[in-house]
Amino acid sequence: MVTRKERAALTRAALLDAARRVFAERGYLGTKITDITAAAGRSTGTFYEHFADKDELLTALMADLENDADIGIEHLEGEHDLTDRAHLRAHIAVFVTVYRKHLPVIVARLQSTMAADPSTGSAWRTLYDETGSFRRHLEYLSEKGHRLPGDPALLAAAMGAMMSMLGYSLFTAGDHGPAYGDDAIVDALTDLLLNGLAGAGQ
Amino acid sequence: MVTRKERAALTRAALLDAARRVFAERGYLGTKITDITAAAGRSTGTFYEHFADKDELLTALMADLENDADIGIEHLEGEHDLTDRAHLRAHIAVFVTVYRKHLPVIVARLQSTMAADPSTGSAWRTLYDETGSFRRHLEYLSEKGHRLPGDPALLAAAMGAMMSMLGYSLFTAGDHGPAYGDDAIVDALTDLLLNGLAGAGQ
DNA sequence: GTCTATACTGGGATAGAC
DNA sequence: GTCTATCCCAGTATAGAC
Repeated sequence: MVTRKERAALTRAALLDAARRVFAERGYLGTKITDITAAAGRSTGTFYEHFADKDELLTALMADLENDADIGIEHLEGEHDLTDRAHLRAHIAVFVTVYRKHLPVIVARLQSTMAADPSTGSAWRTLYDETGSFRRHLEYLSEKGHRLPGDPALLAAAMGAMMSMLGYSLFTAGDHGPAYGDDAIVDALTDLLLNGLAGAGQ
Repeated sequence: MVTRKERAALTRAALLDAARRVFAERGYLGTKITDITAAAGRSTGTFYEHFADKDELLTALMADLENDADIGIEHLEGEHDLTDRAHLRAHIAVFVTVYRKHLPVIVARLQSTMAADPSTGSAWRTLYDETGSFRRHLEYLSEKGHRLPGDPALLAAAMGAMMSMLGYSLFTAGDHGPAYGDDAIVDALTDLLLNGLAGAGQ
């Protein structure tokens, strides 16, 4: 016995899943509502029974992702030291793992953010919000007396910007780009941020 | 005496200039052809006499920018050392200067790139192309025996990604974001990349 | 709740007069 | 070359039957 409510939940899930698949192919901006419903085997009108618009669907997808990301960095919080290689590497590894797993959603999200009116400053807002973990760690270091190369919020944003944009470029490149393994990427970013260019030769 | 040709050139210039102004306000994606023509004091049809579409106009604007950028890094080419603080800083400074000066065009360009179909890998292509200078310097270091934290192309892309995305976020934030001076930004990025987090305390 | 059919809108692009 | 007027399409969103 399948209730009305259960069928609705099923349809909703089908739409969300279809959206991920279609976003992976065509991205967020290139995807029409009808693309999603077609991929889900549902009709156009049904979409609006579950979401007000494409943006609301994206928000729903983001919820899953944020949950995963929170779980990933949960045990990394606390008074750890970001200048410790293993700890910095773990942070970056979480980022890469989540990026890989939720690629369609992250791609969609970044496209959506970049498509927004620049003068609202939404890009900064998003970047700031998404780099809270880095920022807190850097602030902690700063308070402890460690002399950082700049303001914690600025550095955290710079690190986040690097990872977001590089991840987007690299992971959407597919056959059109280079084939680095995840470990190579994580190691390179870790050592670049930890020791920089000058320190790496030693 | 103003010839037909001169008037046409004037109109073209007016359209380009108007586009910069409107892009600064609403961005590339949020700007309609009619916004540009209205700002230029011309009529809709006239636009198509000079450009096939919005994208072609953007390409024309990019030409100016690339010229400026080339001039900026011209004297930085050659067998210099990117692990030398002054040299790395000069590179980053050029980037910030060009970003500031051509902000509307860079914003437009990044929006346009991000709006493209992700599966074509155009983001990687663009990033790769725009980081040629970094890449060549790193390859030179690598050949000289300096042990880098990763593949030159990957590191160059990472640095470019950081600067592009951070620049976009920071410079479009306006009142909605923090107010770092250009020097603070350049110094922070320089030291972050040169010494990293661990080396900065020394 | 889901379908089909259709109305509506924004915006790109063109035709033809001047 | 530039203008005005208009066409046209893609894509969103709704109305009403089932």
